[in-house]
Amino acid sequence: MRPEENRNEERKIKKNKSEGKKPSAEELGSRADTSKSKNKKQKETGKKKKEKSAKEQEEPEYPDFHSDRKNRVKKRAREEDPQEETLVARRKKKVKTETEERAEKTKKDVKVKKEKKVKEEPQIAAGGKRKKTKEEIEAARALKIKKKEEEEQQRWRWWEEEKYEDGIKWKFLEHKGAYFPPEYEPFPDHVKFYYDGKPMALSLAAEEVAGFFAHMLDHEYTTKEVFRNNFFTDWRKEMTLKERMIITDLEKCNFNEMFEFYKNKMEAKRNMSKEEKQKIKEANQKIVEVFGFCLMDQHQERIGNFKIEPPGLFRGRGDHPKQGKLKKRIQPEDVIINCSRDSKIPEPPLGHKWKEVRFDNTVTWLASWTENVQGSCKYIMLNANSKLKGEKDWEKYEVARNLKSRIAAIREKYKQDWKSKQMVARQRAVALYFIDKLALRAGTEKEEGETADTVGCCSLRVEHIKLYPELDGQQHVVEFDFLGKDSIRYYNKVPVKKSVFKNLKLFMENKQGDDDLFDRLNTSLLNKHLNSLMPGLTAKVFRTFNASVTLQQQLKELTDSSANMPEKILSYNRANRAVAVLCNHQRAPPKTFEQSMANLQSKASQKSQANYDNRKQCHRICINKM
DNA sequence: ATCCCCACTTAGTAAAGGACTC
DNA sequence: GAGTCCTTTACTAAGTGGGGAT
Repeated sequence: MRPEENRNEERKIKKNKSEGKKPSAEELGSRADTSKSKNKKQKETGKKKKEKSAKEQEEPEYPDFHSDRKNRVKKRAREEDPQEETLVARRKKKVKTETEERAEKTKKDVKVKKEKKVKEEPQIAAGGKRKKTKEEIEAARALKIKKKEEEEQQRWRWWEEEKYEDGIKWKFLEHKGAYFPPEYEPFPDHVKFYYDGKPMALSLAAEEVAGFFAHMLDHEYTTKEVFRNNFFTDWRKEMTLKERMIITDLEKCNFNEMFEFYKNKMEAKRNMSKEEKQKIKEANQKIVEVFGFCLMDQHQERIGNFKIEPPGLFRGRGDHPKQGKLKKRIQPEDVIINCSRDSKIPEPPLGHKWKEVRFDNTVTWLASWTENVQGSCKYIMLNANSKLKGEKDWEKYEVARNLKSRIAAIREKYKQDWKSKQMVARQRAVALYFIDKLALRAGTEKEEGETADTVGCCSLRVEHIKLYPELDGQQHVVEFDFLGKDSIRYYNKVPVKKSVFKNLKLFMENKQGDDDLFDRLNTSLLNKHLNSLMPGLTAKVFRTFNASVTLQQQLKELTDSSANMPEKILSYNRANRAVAVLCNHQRAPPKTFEQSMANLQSKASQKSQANYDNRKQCHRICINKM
């Protein structure tokens, strides 16, 4: 919008205000087709019904951040299918019930008691075979602790050293490059691929890619149409002309023998003798010793991911449009090495060359390559215990700590901005309120069609919220329903301030479901504003801050200093769970979940039956004694 | 102002490891 | 000793945010 248009709008608003009218969305500059570039998705979106005005009702200032979601049944969007019933059951089980927690506690108590008993009775423990195992376990545990302590002692105490000048990440860096996955090993001759019922020999390249698919045959991915289509298209590219002429329909492909071969191989691996397993472990250990460490400024640092990602089929999450595409094998010729000029430059694998060797000490990565599916950069970096990661982490929490002293003023400011005459300020203020109150992510814009359709705060669309003037006895309720990072569903019903509610209505006026809710806002604008309020402040800091506050509050609330260790651990886990709820952290239940739960339930019912029988028996004895 | 690239953090999933139980 | 369960680690996809080019 040009400045004079802006002024005109402001005048209009003023005029309306003096006449007692509320500004319309258009007057404030909210039109669906305005400034913000959009990633519109082709989706059926029903027009949202206009909400009726609601009575004034203020929600508590800053309630605990998760209380209204505590008992919410969360679900992942991909679970919205005919199997809903069983999946709901799975989800319910996911959040542990109080009973389970108690069981957990009892179990832990018993465990601690047992351990105590072993310690108190060394003479008994010394004799039998079983006791010896316990001792061995104890010894192993002690060894582990000792090793950790030693590691801790050897640790680079970088925080006691002077910081480097701005932007300089290291002064000396030497490493061994990257570890490349082993070459493709073809299937033995007896393992065949069948096309249209007939065995068909494949070229090496085509066979390798077929193997990737065969490997995943028991995974849900291979049933998804997008995955199958992408795989098939990319697979055909790897085929010889002749193969391509024959193989034209994925439905006619039979990978079962390949799948069985992999399954048997895994099984055989599982059944290996201890010695064989040990051998493999030692071989892996050697690889880690060579490639897993680097020398940085006179300190040995562990590398987080020294292995080049092996080829395979891309496993994008949610409805990723590129799922199933072939992730190609990375060659040394694709890899850029970064190290010190005066270090021993890593050798590329025999007969190969690096793409480039550079000496850039303003970045933290040791090697990088561009991945073919999304065209994004992949890096080899140090692990989380390293100086570089630790320092960054420290800084992150420092910024969050700084926010603590400014949060009151910042909250005050955005509340004032809810009444701003400028649409952009209003949108910014409401978005910030959500980010602060609900720990939403910023919501950076993404290229349409390149990734799954997920959003964060700034990229919320009209279709992602519903307004209820009144719901379940609460007023001004906003219902959020969208897919966030990793296509994890965010579903929440939140009572908001009346002015937020009114603003949302305004933002939604004259818009379609697939229009941006905050059409005047993007993360760049928001972050610029935040930076002006406090140096280093960005949208993501609020998540760190509120997660930390929640953890601290919950720990204080739940922990009793006189409690024993298992009780304290339980409190800690509960506090962490509160943070997980706030941040909408979710994991899919493990594949074995149904069975495990069934086992537990049968055990529980057996136990309660036994208890009942016991009580009956006692009762009888008591009666007899009377 | 917008786009795009780059560097880096965050977080879910799968595999590995290890303790416990029957 | 096998099976199960739980924890830890490895892997890598998916975000955020800065900065330069257009």
